[in-house]
Amino acid sequence: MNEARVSLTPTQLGAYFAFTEVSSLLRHAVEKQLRDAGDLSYVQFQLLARLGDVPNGQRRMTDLADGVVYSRSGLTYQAQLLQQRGLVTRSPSLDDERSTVVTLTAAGRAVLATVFPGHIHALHSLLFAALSDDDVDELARILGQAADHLRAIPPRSATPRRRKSS
Amino acid sequence: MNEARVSLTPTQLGAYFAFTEVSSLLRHAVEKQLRDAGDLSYVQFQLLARLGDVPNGQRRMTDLADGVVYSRSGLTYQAQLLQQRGLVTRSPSLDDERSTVVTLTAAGRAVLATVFPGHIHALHSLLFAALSDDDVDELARILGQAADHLRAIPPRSATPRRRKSS
DNA sequence: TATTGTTATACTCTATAACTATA
DNA sequence: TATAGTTATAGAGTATAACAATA
Repeated sequence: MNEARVSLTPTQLGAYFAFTEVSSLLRHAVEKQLRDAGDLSYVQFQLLARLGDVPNGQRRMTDLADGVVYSRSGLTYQAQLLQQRGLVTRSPSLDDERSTVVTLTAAGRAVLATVFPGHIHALHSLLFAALSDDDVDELARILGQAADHLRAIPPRSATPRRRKSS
Repeated sequence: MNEARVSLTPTQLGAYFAFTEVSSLLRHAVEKQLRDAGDLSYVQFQLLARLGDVPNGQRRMTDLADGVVYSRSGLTYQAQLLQQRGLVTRSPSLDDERSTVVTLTAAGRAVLATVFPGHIHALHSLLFAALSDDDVDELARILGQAADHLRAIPPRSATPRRRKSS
């Protein structure tokens, strides 16, 4: 807890700058691909992908909002858009009538299937083409650690209680 | 040029997911810090930091737009906001009267100085706390490669010529 | 009372296209 | 004609707060 830590080592700085640069460029490229191939925003793709990831294609709104870092109203907005396009349906949960269950439709799966190959290809050509297999291993390991760490820290996008003192 | 590449190895997938997760969580945290500490958006911080990075604190609009991945009109908008707050000034270039030179003001430097410590601290506690020195070395090396690769590919945010065939 | 989700609203950001001015 | 930048505009996305319904 040394609070004199007000600087970064050159290597840390380098890692940070490289990270932000890769993040930004990759994000832009991927967003363009998703938009072109399936008329999906990145968030919408994430939501569909998350639904496609589970066998029955169903998740509760809150679980979706937790996965994507997102406000609940923002999720409602995006879910509406996806529903209007027929890519998901929404229905009240049987277990808990407060909850809304979002379900991936066949059309939603179709869009995912349309978009995936290009998505994968973009990742190959933009990111993995530059990295050896060992590099990918290392990257997965290191960023996995970082992700675990980050995930453990922050209060999620849940209902904010009363703020402390601020 | 093997076009049968429509899948990723599990490790690649893992690296990708970890990357997006770290990117998203880190970005949110950093944005909140910048907003709280200096009422700056991430883009605004990037612009100020870029100006602070060069001795005279001056850059041309186009150079700024190139650095941040950005449309020129978007940059004009942000530059206006920064100018209204007195953090930068804009004046025509002497060399080339078409160009606008953006200059970091003393107030701009002050805001940077206010924001930096918290920014550094956030990076420490959110990212580097989870990584060994060796990990950071590796991360810098690998992402550096990736950044070089990405930087070499895409046409920047310049005036889009006529597209080729695509 | 706490939780889930929606609605209303206001605001920020971003891009496109048209435009001006200089090289 | 090409480049640098601004303006007008329109649209997407996001968050906050108020609200309704269920646990």
